[in-house]
Amino acid sequence: MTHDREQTGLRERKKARTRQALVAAALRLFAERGFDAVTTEEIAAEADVSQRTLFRYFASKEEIVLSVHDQIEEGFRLKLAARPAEEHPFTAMVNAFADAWSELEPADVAAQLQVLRISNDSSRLHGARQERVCSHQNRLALLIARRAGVDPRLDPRPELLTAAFTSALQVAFGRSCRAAGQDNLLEAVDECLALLPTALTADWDTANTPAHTSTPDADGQILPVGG
Amino acid sequence: MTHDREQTGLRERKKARTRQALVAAALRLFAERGFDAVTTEEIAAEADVSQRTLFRYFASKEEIVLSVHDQIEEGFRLKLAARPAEEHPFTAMVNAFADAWSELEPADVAAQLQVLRISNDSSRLHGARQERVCSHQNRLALLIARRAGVDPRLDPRPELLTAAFTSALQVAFGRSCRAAGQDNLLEAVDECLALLPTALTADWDTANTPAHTSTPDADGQILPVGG
DNA sequence: AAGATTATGGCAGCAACTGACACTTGGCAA
DNA sequence: TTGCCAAGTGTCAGTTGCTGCCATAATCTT
Repeated sequence: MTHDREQTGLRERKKARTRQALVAAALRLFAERGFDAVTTEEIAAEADVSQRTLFRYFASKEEIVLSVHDQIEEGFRLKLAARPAEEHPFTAMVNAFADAWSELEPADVAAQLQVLRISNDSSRLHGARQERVCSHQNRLALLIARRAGVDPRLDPRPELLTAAFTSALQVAFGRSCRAAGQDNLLEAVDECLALLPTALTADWDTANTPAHTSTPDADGQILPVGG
Repeated sequence: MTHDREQTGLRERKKARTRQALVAAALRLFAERGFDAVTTEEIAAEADVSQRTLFRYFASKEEIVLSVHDQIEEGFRLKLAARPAEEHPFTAMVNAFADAWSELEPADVAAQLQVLRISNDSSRLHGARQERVCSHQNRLALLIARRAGVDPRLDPRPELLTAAFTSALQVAFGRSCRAAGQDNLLEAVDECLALLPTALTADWDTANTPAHTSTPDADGQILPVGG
């Protein structure tokens, strides 16, 4: 990712630059006016290419945004595959998530957050993103099944675990976007992943509410999850 | 639902009939040729209305299919609100699901299954459905929060619980559709909902695999969920 | 430098929608 | 019953996402 200048030819460099320009233009315009209020022709004009070229780089308007989202999902799967096999599947996913985000550069982090914000703007885009998350989750399930040595077609638990994990992440993303603060995403994720197992099992409608529920302005981490 | 003939006027009856004809035509055509291969004009022609009229009844092509899906989600929320307050939130949702499906007529059950099958056919439709599921899950979270007496903006557990529950349902739906048999949906749901809590917590990568994992052709219910 | 490969642009066209307008139909009261 | 008003419908034009086709221009190879 650092110096592939001499490896690739001019053609590939140009393509990468065009693609990058399209993504940058799209994200900026979407953030300014919202996903639905920006046409593909405007994005293409902003990146100094024709609309036809835009659709040669991205299969759809949503794809431009989702391509950014794909980066971190792919990184997450790579990190998961690299986690030691002794770890519990859930722990491995929690740590893989932290690994993937920790190696992002600040600009990439900002792009990811912007994608989350933009996704909440349009129901069309949100649906497309959900579908991506779904197929990502399916690939996660295969990784988990292989790691645990079970047949994913007989045992539903890999799918169930990854589905619960992924949806907890979505909850954290949603809450983080809804909150006024901007850089609380990691904390929201930590909190949600820590609460997920107990939310299912414990009798939380009676007494043992989590500590911060009664003290909403606690700013410390609820439970450290990183490795 | 049985005899509202004398309550409503001719105008409303006509509207209901048109709407029903559109849904029936769409489902049939989609099942025959796939969601993407059917145009809205064809659906309109099949229901003897103009394309413009179709879009006065449904906001989008996906909406025609999703309107069927909405019925059961709405029924589910009604049943959940009717469950006794003493039940654990998770148990209440499991029972509400069974309640909602048990009161469906056979034709409605068939329609729901067809919707699931059609949804897997098109990525666009699948994304739209996921988005519906998402907003449904948000409303579920509000119901659960009220039932448990917690503030959903401070306590993420209602969202987490409903997200995990909903995604477990999706897993069950997907597995049921992928399976060769046709009427195993309820069993798949029972199995997934029963396995969900343990999939998160227990060390299932070592020993305690569920009973039917080694005996895939067990046909009994894994765990009764009804009330 | 010439030829092969590949990226790009322009254009026509399809399908999902939408707004505007005219027309028909059902509901309701004089 | 008659007549008026509201509501449903069809037609048409137009926008937008997206694709196939072909000509052109840029890059790579030899």
